[in-house]
Amino acid sequence: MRNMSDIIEQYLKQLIQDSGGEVVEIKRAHIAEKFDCVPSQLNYVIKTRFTNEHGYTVESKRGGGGYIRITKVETHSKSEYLAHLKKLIGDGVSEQNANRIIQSMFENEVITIKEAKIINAAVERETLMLELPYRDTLRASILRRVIDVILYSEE
Amino acid sequence: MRNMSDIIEQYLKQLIQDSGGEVVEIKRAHIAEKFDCVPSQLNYVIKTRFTNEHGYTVESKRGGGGYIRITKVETHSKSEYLAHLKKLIGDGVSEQNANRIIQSMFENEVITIKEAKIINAAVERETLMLELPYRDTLRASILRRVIDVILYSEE
DNA sequence: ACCTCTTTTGACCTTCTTTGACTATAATTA
DNA sequence: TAATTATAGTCAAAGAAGGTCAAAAGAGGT
Repeated sequence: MRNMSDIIEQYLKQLIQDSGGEVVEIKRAHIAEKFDCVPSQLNYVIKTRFTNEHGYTVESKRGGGGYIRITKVETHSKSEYLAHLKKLIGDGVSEQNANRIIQSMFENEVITIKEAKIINAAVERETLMLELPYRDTLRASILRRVIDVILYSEE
Repeated sequence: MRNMSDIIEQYLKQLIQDSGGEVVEIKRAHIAEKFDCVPSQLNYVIKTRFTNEHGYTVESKRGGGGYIRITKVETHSKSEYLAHLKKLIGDGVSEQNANRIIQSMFENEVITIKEAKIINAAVERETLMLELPYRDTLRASILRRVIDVILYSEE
């Protein structure tokens, strides 16, 4: 791991695993102290690595006894999970969010690494050769169709 | 060895060998300093000597903790077959021909049935939502990129 | 010499990370 | 209830990589 954000990301994911794989609750300042960084770095890590697209939900509370709770989205039911992703995609999706979604599907073992690479290639900026906002619309269209196929080829 | 680029090329290949023959991860600025050249020379070396066609895959990340990772990929007889398909595709391809090509890859065991379905979904007429001839152009672009990753993602 | 191809350089660009000042909210205490 | 304390959130600037592109320089061939 090369930078603080990556290290903290791994640490949090480990915490989630250690506590049954579903949820973890932290104190922002405590983690910041442990890794000797400013507290707001935790916000950065969460915003870039624990988004909905990544398959996480984050809740928090300020003030005394405050906390940040990261919950891993349930993927027990593949169909619900994939429907959820389709909703996130909607009518347009950035390359960044598309990457997150594809990565999430891989991590949740809905697709293989090779499938992930194929899908990624199909929705890359350079591949789509279109100007915004059409590019994001097209990317969304492709992703939604691909997710449908993944869904129906599971049974 | 006559020039810097050749020297750096050899050096990187040596690094790959030394680390088990598969992959090497470098810091661009570090190598540039070691060989007393500008950082962008590394990009030149990589672009001219570590391309897909040469059998390498290159990934990189910017920002703090950035890196360039060069991975050696074994390419077998598949490469000619896939290059042939890419040629067939050219700058534009109909849905029908795309289907044939995808089918062919499946029959030749270059892709699985699920991968075939995914690729099909990505290049369907309804997915691409574009008028001819742009649709065929886009389909070709997607297919060519996908074939590239299929070719260079074999471990 | 002249032309072409390759290499070398550097100015400028894009992306990702780190940091900190300022803000918002909840709990506790006076 | 008001003030204080304890948390977390936001945002923008600074910092840290790597990427691009085109001009200049070098090497070979005719």
